[in-house]
Amino acid sequence: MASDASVMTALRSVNLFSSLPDPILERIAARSRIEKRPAGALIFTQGAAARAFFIVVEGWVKLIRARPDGRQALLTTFARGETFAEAVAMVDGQYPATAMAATEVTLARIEAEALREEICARPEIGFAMIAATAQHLHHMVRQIEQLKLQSGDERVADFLLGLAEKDSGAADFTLPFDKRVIANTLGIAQETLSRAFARLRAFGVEIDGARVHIKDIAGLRARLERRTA
Amino acid sequence: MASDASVMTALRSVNLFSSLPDPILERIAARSRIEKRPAGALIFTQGAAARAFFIVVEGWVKLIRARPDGRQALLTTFARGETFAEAVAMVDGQYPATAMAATEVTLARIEAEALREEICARPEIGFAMIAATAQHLHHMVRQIEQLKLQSGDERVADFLLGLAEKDSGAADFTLPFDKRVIANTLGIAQETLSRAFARLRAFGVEIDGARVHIKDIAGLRARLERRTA
DNA sequence: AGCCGCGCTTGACAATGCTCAAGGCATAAT
DNA sequence: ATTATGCCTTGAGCATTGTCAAGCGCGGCT
Repeated sequence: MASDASVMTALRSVNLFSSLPDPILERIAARSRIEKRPAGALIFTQGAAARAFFIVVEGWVKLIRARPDGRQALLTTFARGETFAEAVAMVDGQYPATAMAATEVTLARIEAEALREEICARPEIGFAMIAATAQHLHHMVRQIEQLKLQSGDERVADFLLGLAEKDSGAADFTLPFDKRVIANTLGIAQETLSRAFARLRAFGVEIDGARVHIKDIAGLRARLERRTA
Repeated sequence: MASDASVMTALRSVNLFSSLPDPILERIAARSRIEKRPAGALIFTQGAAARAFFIVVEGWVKLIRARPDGRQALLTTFARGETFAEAVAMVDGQYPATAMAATEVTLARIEAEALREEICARPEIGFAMIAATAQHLHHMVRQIEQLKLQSGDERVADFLLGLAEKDSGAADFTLPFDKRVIANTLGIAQETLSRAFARLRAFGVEIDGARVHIKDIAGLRARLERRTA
């Protein structure tokens, strides 16, 4: 397969596999393939049989949960280097949500059956899978906590602080996606997000289009923790 | 250890281990122990080093996530036969939340180190772990979906339907815990829960103390799906 | 240039849910 | 019996958020 080399570099860049020796990676790579999808393409749909999982090589993937009445919630997004659906694929379950390309995206698709064989041969791969899943669980736990006890404004501020990647001082960065998508991620209406941004201006957060400037990260974080204390 | 026999029966009653042959269970049992805790006792606390995971043999366990300001959210509850914290224990991480005995509770405590050795010898145990974790993930996904796009009343109705364990007809059952705890589980104030119960009366749901009577399960469920359709 | 179409903002209003406060109804303690 | 305690309900007012609707600004298209 012509894509073997690119699959290898993809696998190596992933936390999940980074600690594994090359021979094993090669065997996994041989049974995986690189796929490219345009923005908006479905990767898998809620309820479908889970026979493979994926690694984001480039771009962003949205995880969406839909209800019969048409409403939908954005559960998370996955960035370059992250795996998704690994746990459910290993147990041959059904995907509990729909995955969609948020941008044009390059994926490595790994057949569960192939990895299962490798795990039997080398159980440490299994630990790596469990570790990745534990991280996903932790992420969901934090999200539930936020939904249950933070106001919209607080979630927006938290979201921005998470993007800042620094602990203090000032920050400048670009919003990774549409404000509509951000609003869905945070579980609020787009209009509410807009107003939250406006209110945050009073706390040293400037938003101009997709550009964000935070004057004092530590100060903003402190303000968050003081709220209702 | 005198508790070996009871550990064995505990392990056998758990989905996670039910498919494993006795010799393996015995080796796991030998390195586990049964613990009994009074209601309200801490099992582990958020941030502590995760070196073991647990099985609920009898009673209920609450998983709580606390914020520095004192507010806290109830993430889930675990019932007899369920495991918890298995993923994070396997990777020697930190418990992401606090576990507390909701009632008097009997637990099997399993040291991660012991199970890790067993997994290396028998990788299928690892698959069982991944399966359990995938279920927990699925549960969180459903919860996030509900928090993001259902109203309080809808979540209350969903909660009751989940307890009914039937698909149609009428149901009679007892609420498993305090209404205060239920409200926390659903992410609403206790007063809101009380009012939600009152409103549900119009849809054939009677609540008298901890006793619940639903006149028409299928009808209630249909009404839920029709909302905003 | 001029005209969409789209993403975003803003305003007004309604609904939802929270907080504070009071009261009812049990069971436990004195 | 009486009081206290805990759990739950109810009411009133308020804050937050969602919904509907209008309008702005910008890039693409003709």
